[in-house]
Amino acid sequence: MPEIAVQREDTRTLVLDAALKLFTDRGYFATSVHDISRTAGVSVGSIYHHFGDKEGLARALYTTLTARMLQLIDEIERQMDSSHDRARELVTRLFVLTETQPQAMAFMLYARHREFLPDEPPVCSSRPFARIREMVSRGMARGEIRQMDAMVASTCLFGGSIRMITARLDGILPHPLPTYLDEVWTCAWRAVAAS
Amino acid sequence: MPEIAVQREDTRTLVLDAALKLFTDRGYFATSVHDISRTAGVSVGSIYHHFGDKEGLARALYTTLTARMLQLIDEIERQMDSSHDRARELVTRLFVLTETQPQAMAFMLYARHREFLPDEPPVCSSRPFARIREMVSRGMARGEIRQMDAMVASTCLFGGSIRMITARLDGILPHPLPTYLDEVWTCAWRAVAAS
DNA sequence: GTCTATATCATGATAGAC
DNA sequence: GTCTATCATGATATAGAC
Repeated sequence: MPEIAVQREDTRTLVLDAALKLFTDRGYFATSVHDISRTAGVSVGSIYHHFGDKEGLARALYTTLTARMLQLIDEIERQMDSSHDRARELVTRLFVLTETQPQAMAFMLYARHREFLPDEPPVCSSRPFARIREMVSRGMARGEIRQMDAMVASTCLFGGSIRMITARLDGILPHPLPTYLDEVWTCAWRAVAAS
Repeated sequence: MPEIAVQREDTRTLVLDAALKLFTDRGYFATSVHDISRTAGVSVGSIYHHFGDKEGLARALYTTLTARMLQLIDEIERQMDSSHDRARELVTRLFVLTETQPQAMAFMLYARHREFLPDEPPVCSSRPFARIREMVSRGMARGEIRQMDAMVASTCLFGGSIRMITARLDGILPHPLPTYLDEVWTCAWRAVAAS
């Protein structure tokens, strides 16, 4: 049963993949539904049938990728115990993800969702980011991280890494992100560590 | 030579102010030239006369704000000596600027210029950011900052502050940025300090 | 230099056959 | 569910009077 449908991939994912590629390459507004239709090899009518309108397509993409990110955080919290190890693992995984799936990362934390998803909250207050702040708060309660405003702590702990990711996505970093992992993490942890 | 034109503000600045406001509020693509015309109280024809096309208007905005940022850095470098003092002063000034001129800050480091200014390099490789990296490199040469990749150092030193600024622009920080200055700066400097 | 009116065109979205 | 053909809207940009 698994290998039977090789002839044609599922229409929805075909469209979502094309949309992700075009939205991140050219931007949401510079991409027409006809462009997506051509790239995906799916008719305009089918796209509207599945997603309602262009914004619905963007929303589907957003929720899909957000869910994937939450899943990643869950996995890390199951595997690691201390805030230190969890945070380091998260940065590691994000760096790898940026290299293997740059469009997904770009859409998650670089796209201006406010402009085309007006009802969606800003990324930083989305659920994955809330989960990350909780992780940091527990670290303060456990004495691993210095006492300070929770928002400040999580921003300072991950700010450098996130900027490295956007720099890489912009093409201004010569080497793959994992190359810089040790140096970046040393800085990040020094910023907030209790000791 | 200088016509005392106090009666009516210069058309160019009238248009640039309106464009900045609308671009940052609604986004570049959601803003039509007619919107700008209405908000500025200047006809569409005049706008095209002065800026050529919509993209030319965005470019004028971009270069104006970039120049202002360079001027700020110059001023700081004249006033302060050590990398520590310069970096701290820069963060201080950026925090204040975010409160007093949020649109200008949003346009500088939050807008996706790539989408509407395809020929412009990404913000992080623009001249202000290059100047900041030089500042950090000198700090390493002087022994104030630990030896590491220059890009990593400047990203980790300013990454947290920049994320705080974008968080504030997104409206998810309850207090004005200067409230958080001491905590943020302590983290930032610990991240890269030599001692 | 500034204005109004208009030309041109691409886009989001729909209709309706299969 | 998928497709082609088409509509309606609103955008950028221009023409030409003042």
